[in-house]
Amino acid sequence: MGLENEDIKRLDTIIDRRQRVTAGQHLYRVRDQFEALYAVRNGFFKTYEINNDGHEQINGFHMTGEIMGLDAISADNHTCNAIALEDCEVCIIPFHRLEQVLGDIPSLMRQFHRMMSREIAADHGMMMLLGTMSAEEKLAAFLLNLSQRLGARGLSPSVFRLSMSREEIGSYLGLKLETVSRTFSKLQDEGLLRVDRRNLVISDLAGLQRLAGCATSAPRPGSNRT
Amino acid sequence: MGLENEDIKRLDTIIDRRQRVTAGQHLYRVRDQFEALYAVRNGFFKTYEINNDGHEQINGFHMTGEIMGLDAISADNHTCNAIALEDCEVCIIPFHRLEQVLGDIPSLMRQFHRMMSREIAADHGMMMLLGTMSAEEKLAAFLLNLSQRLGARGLSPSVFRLSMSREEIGSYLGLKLETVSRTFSKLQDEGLLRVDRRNLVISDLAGLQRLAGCATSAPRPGSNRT
DNA sequence: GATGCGCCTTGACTTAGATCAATTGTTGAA
DNA sequence: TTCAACAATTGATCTAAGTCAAGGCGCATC
Repeated sequence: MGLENEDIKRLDTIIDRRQRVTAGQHLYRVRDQFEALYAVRNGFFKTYEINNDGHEQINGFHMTGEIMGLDAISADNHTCNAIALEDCEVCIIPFHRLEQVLGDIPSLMRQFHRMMSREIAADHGMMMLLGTMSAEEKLAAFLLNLSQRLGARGLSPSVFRLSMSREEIGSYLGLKLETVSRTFSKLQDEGLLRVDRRNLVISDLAGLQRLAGCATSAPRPGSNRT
Repeated sequence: MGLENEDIKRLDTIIDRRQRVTAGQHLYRVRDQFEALYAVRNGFFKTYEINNDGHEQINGFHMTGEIMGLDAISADNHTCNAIALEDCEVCIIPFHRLEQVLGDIPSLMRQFHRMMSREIAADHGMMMLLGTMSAEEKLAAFLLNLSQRLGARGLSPSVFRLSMSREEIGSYLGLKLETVSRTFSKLQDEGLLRVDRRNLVISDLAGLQRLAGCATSAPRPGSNRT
């Protein structure tokens, strides 16, 4: 990440605790006091909100190496719920201590700001997806995003298991579970992928990318003209 | 903002320049080198992206006191376009200098992190809006958000002029301009507001809030149960 | 190895919002 | 004062996705 060894040691000193979270268990809930950020060490989380109609909106899925809780800094309490979709382990990063350290290590501060900014840019990409894409485009973009993130972690980008239900995918993409299911079938008929329950094989990556309308493989922003 | 006088002076030293932007002019564009954040001093901006289908998605509208450019920190160049909807003036905040100062003034660093976090939380609220709300709910939430932000600046929260076209509102809310127009008419028929071209009068704030499904008046997160 | 329960798929039908098209009102330039 | 350009409204139709409903499949439990 562009940090010196000494800095990394310094950073390690504040990450003193880890926590196991078993599948189905909440890591935090809306209105919980904000005290720490959480770095996923392994496993898979979703974060979601419930609006007053009772509608659930999933804000994101979080895998190894990703940080959760950034949205809670402003209000001093959590604005969404985080629940483990598998057995997980997280690093607890007490936020006030992190801020102290950031003041002493400019390169770390810079990294931290980049991370928050990346989250904002990714959310804008998600707004684009929700606001302008068809069901087929949404699902293609979603799968490509998963694929790319898994690939970046040294896992297969083309054969993997979905950790979430059709309903959860739908909640994330602004679709109903039946539509997600139908769209999976459609993409399969078109020969872009194979799906059996939660086991997925991407057989035509380029085709999916064309569908998602992106050279970049994901609901992340970028690569646009003026 | 909870800063000491000395700190404010220090902050002022890095905000050395201002810039006028006339209506219709871009402040920055996608792919421009990221060098500074911009604080709106007065006027009204929109930021938007164009996806590969040519669809425009407006990410946000920005009024006095709000910061633009936070999404650009991560990639070192801008990921969206910012254009003035009226004649505007902005403060230029060179980012590398800001980071230097943040390291010396913990309270300012804290403020900055809160601001980024608030943006993330607001984007999550927007994702909720785009993913789960009907046209009527979306428009009500949008108008309440504007109303609340204007009110916070000492302007009338119930009588104001829209700076953006129906098409721009639609782009922001994931609707077509005709739908926006029809929905305005509907809300007017229901007696919740009066609208004549871009002049708006909110006549039943509570009714709008009920419609938007929020005690809080905005596409901002919060106030949800587990 | 039967039973029950989630999760998923698929079909038939409905609907909110998109699309296409015509019309009006407003502004500003010739 | 007329004309062009543009923004907004409204109507008529179309369609993607939602809703409702009926199975099917895999998995855990007894």
